[in-house]
Formats: sequence, C-alpha cells, structure tokens
Amino acid sequence: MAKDQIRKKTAYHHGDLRDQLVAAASNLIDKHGHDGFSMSDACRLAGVSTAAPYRHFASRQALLAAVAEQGLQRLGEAMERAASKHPRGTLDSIAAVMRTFVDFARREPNIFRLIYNTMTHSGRIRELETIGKASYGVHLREVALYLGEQEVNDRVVRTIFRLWPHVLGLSFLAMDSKLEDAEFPVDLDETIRFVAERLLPPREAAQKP
Amino acid sequence: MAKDQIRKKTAYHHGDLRDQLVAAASNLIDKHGHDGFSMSDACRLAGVSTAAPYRHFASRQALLAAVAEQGLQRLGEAMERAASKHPRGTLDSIAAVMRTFVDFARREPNIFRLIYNTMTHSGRIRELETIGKASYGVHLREVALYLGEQEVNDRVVRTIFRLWPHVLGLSFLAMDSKLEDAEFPVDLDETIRFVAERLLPPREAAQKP
DNA sequence: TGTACATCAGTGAACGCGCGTTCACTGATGTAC
DNA sequence: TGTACATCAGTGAACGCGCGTTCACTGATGTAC
Repeated sequence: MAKDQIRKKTAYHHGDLRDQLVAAASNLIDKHGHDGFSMSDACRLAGVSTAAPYRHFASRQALLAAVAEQGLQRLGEAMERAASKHPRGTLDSIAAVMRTFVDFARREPNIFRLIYNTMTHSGRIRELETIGKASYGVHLREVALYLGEQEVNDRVVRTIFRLWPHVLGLSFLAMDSKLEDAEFPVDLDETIRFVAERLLPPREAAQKP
Repeated sequence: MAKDQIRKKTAYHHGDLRDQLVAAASNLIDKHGHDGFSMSDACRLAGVSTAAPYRHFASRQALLAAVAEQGLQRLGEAMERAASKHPRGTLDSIAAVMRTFVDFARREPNIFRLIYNTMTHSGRIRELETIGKASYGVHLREVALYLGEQEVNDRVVRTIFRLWPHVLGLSFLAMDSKLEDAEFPVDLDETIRFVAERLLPPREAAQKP
C-alpha cells in the first residue's frame, strides 16, 4: 500500500508506462492467450486510462509486437546461456540449445505462440526479425562449429533443417502438454540426445581436415 | 445462371444447408484464416440469412468444429491412401504417410491450423478426437508393423515420438512456406527419408523373431 | 384425391456487447531569462 | 530564485463498428384421415 502510494504520487508522469504496459500485456497473454487479450484489460492492469497506450504504441498490434520482441529476446538469451555452459560446437552444446528452446515453449506456451504468430503472420516487423535472427543464430553457430565450417553455408543449413523441425515439433507438443500427458511420457533429454546423435554426422567425420 | 435458377427454385428448404455452410466456411477459412472468418461472411457466401445457421449449428464454434472435422477426415483418408500404395509397415509406407501429412499442411495451411487449434484449445470435441485417432492411427499402425509389434505398446510410442515431432515441425514450416522460401530450399522427400532411416531401427533388427 | 394441421427450415430486423481508437482536455514537468 | 511558457503524458468520455445471437415471423413440406 505504501508502495502504491509512492507510485501514485509520481504516477501521472511515471515515465515507464511503456514498460509497464508491455509487462501487463505479457502477463495477460501468458494467462489467457493472445486471443483473450484486450487493450482495455492491459490498461486496467496497468492502472491507466484506455487512451494512454496510444502515446507509446500506434495500435494494439504494435503492443503485441513489443511483447513478442521482449519474449524473443529472453528466449535468445536463454539459448546463449545454455550454449555457453558447454564446449562450443559439440553435441552437448547443440542439445542444450535445442532443449532450451523446447523448455521455453513449455514454460510460456502463450508467449511462444504469440512470437510464432507474430513472426509468421504479421508482415515484416524489422525489430522482431533482427532479434529472431540473433537467437536462431545461436543454433546456426553451434552447428556450423560442430561441422567445422567457417560460415553458414549449404551444408550447415541442410543439417539445421534436419534438426530444426524436430525442435519445433517438440516445442509444439510441449506447448500443449502433449509430452507429459502422453500415455507413455516422453523423456525430453533422451529424445533430443537421441535425435541429435542420429541426425548429425559423427564429429570426426563432420570436422573438415 | 440456369443452375442458380434451379437452386433458387428449390432453395427455401434445400435440405443441404448444413453441408453448404461447412463448405462456405471451409472456403473462407482456407482463404483468410480462421480469424478472418465470420458467421456473417459464411451466410453471405451460402446466400442465406444470418439466422439460418442456427438451425444446424449451436454456435460459430460448432461450425468451425465441423469444418475441422471434415478437414481431418480428408487428411486421414489421404494418409490411408498414401500408405496403401506401399507394402505395409515399411520405410516406404511410413515415409509416404509422413509426406502426406506435411503436404496437407502446405496445401491447406489455414485448415491445418484450424484443425490443430480446435483439437488443442477447444476442450474435448468427441467427434474430432475420434477422427483424429483414426488418422493418427494410420501412422501408429505402420510403425507398429515395421517394428513387428502386434499392438501399440511402449516401444511403438517411443519410436513414434522420435518421428512425429519431425513431421509436425516440417508441417509448421511448410504451412508458413518456410521450406520453399529458405535460402537453401529443402527437398522434402529427401529430408523425410533421411530422418526416417536414421530414427527408425534397421528393419532386420526391428522385427522380433 | 383433397383438406387440415403440425412441423420444419428459412427470413429479416434488431439486440447488446466489447472492442480499438479518437477527441478535446488538463495536470505535471522542463527550460529560458 | 522566481516567473512565463512550451511541451509532454496522462484523463475520461464518446465513437462507430462488426460481430454472434435471438426473436417473432412465414413460406414450404409431410402426414393423417
């Protein structure tokens, strides 16, 4: 209450309404999905009139995009963190990156869905694409290193496209709790490991002389 | 025009409005996605007043479910047809089923998405689940046969869960034209073949004595 | 075969709803002299 | 340090919109005698 009071005192121009709106929207979407989200709800939650967001966002769509951006940023950082816990360009680092991606989908299904939908159906949003490339880049880099390639070439992409659908599929299954709820539950780590081992060429062969 | 005339003549009670509405909705969703679909549009397309659907469907959601059912039915039949062109329980039949699934997602992305969303987010819809099990069953059966198992047991499910995420992931990529548009386009058949060969145990080893 | 009546499958107008967005406004803040 | 003024970041009320759905209705069809 005291805190609220203080917030209230400095509230009229608090200067971080933008962030607060993104946070509020993120919360609501996390709980109710992006269909169950409305501008009005976000305003209510941020304690602000319904017109206020339009100082900071051109439209509802723009606010959603900001939420997606922030989520994707978090995902990318998590992937980077996961990779950094292992020697670079190894089965371990690749599996860790894959695992992190799937975990994100499971932990924040609605945000994951929002990111996915925003990236694929809202026309080009430059910021989102930039961040997307950065996080996807972690995976690209690890695989390129594994293969002993200096750049992302045909060979790297072909390899990625054998691994990536699996990660995406697992993510969608995880998102809808299809992994735990299955008749015979799936061990994520084991599955990812198995798949990565089988779909990547053996390391010795992979590394060019 | 003559045809229209005839249709008009018998139109007041034409007896197949239900089917016509499903067809209209299916068309609209195919074109504009299930967000861009409205009851009113479907009525307009079917040439009927906005109240008419409520003779046949309890709600918009029920009409959507019917569209999903019909789509899933088609998908299941296509999978069955694809499997039947090869000896049962072989790499060929399994790859054909996988391919058919991905192709459906590519050919009818919006219907595919509708099916997926309806199945995972609309609570239990018994009819849809039944049809879903039937089509998913084709894949289960082929893999069980491949493994020489008489029933769908732990071993079959574990194997499926190595293959299925890949199919799902490819479908989502295909749905959003990520396969053709990629910098280095993906050969679907080759990818599926590669993955199935690597993720299934070799046939001789797979078949129990 | 003709008539009376019940039922079925549509019509057309209207509804309330919540939404995203806009408007004229006002209170708070920053800046120049 | 104090005052005048411009600008910024909110308010609160209102808007038009299209939607899903409901209502009382009516025309077409099927059935019993």
